Amino acid sequence: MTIRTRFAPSPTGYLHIGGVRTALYNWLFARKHGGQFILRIDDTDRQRNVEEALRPILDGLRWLGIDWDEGPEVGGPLGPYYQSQRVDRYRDAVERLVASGGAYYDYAAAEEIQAERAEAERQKRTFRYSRRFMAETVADRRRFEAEGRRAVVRLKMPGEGKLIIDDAIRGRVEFDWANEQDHVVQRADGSFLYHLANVVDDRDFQITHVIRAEEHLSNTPRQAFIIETLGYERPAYAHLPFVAEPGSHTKLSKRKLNKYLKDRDFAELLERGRKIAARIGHPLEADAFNPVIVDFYRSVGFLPEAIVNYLALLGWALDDKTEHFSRPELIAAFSLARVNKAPASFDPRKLMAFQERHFHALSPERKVELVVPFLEKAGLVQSPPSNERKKYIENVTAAAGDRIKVAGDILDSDDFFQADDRLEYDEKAVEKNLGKEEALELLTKLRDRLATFEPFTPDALEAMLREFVETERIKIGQLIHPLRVALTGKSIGFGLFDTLAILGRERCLRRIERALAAAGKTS
RNA sequence: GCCCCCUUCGUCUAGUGGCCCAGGACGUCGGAUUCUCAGUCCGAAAACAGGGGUUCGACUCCCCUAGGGGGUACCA
Repeated sequence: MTIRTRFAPSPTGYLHIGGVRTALYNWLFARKHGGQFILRIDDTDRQRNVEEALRPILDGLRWLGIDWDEGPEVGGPLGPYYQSQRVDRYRDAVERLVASGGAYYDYAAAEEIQAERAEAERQKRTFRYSRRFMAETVADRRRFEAEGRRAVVRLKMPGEGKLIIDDAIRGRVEFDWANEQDHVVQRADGSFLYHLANVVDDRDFQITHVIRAEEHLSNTPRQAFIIETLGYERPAYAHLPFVAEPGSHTKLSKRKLNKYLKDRDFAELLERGRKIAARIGHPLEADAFNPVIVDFYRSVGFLPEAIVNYLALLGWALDDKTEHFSRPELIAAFSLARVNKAPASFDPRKLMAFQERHFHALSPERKVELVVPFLEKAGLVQSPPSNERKKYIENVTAAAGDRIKVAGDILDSDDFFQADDRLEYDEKAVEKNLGKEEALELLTKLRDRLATFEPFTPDALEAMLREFVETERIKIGQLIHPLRVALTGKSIGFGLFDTLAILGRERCLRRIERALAAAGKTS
């Protein structure tokens, strides 16, 4: 039998990091076993704007390389893949449920159920519906309806015995049927509830392995009951622990951004993103721009393979040492048996570490490709850049080296892309490094040397500068720092000899000239 | 309340009765390198929730307690 797994997002407009992990594990499991991964849309509640609300989710999954064999946009033989279009199937199932005695029409009003529940609570006993308004015959139905009552359809749970689930992650889990309620499967308005739809769809789509979040573990009995009553075969189950908040075991939620901001690492991550987003005109509204949402990472230049690698290890491990996985390695190594039972908390710092590792391993050409869109959006290079310009970008990127951790970090080196006469100077840096008369004198002397020095390469420039400071009887730092500020406007940046060489003689001279003039004016 | 699940360094984890006075990674702290920053290198601190069993021997098996999480909806 071919293995088939599924992920069933609701069209909320966001792809949650926890959801991604669930999708990823489903995907990995299917790929590992040469099976299929199906995407089904859980839109029972929303009729409007489904496409729009789905867009970020589909885009996010594709960006991460989690592709689906059947589902929206790709179709498939077992469609439709939207629950809102499958109500006939649900109606059918409910009819069969009732016909087989596994479910009944119930005419109790919501308040009447509520009252029974309250009474049970008062008596400190487990609530079970009395079935007082259960209609067993057509005559019953007519009578209740004559009273103006409307029916829901409830499951007629066994009430005794045990259900045993053999969960791929948790092992054997037992439930007492006596603890299970007569859950509603069809509302008074005729619409269907999730558990019913879920079971029917899993069956229709021939899902063999249900891999989902642990919040569904307690719901499994009622689904198992429907499955059994309908005569379906029960799929294998694997209940994944939550992705939890940083430093806690509570489920990660996109709504608690303010709380997470108290976590230093989380705040730093968001800050890094905001800095980049502001430069490229990406909307910053808190809702979508949030490290709990995948879109955040895409928009600031994270690598999908880094996110996937990190998420794969968040709750799963191959052994005691392997951390870095390419996608094929991940597929080969993955197994449900090695998924952890306990919730794993999301660690922004560690995510960053994976990102750095993957990014640094990239070829120079690839880095340029990734970095260019950010320069374009920030208006620092023309779109598309010329080949010559690309070469220049590559030089800057190479010199920046490990300082670029996500593609958007290229904007920290904006000084290399600004026109010489438009370069902005950091006030403090100028004050500190270009405030003294000696510094200006040194720069003046150096400018004259630079004007004719050949060749203008990092090594040659370094030799020249070292010799220069020796004759001036100063430490190299005394020259380098003022020079850096003059050239880049900043006190931090990458290797100074690289900086000189990348900018080239003309631009260096112009920038030094301009800095001297500016410093002279202010002092 | 009832039911279910979970519990190894701050975090992610390895560990399936002796290889563990518990290993790796991120982070932290020290030190080295250096023109700033980033990095790199070296080193250190840091955990089996608690209590009972079982066993010659428990991180590993059983029970209890505590803590955390989930479910208990005409939500998904």
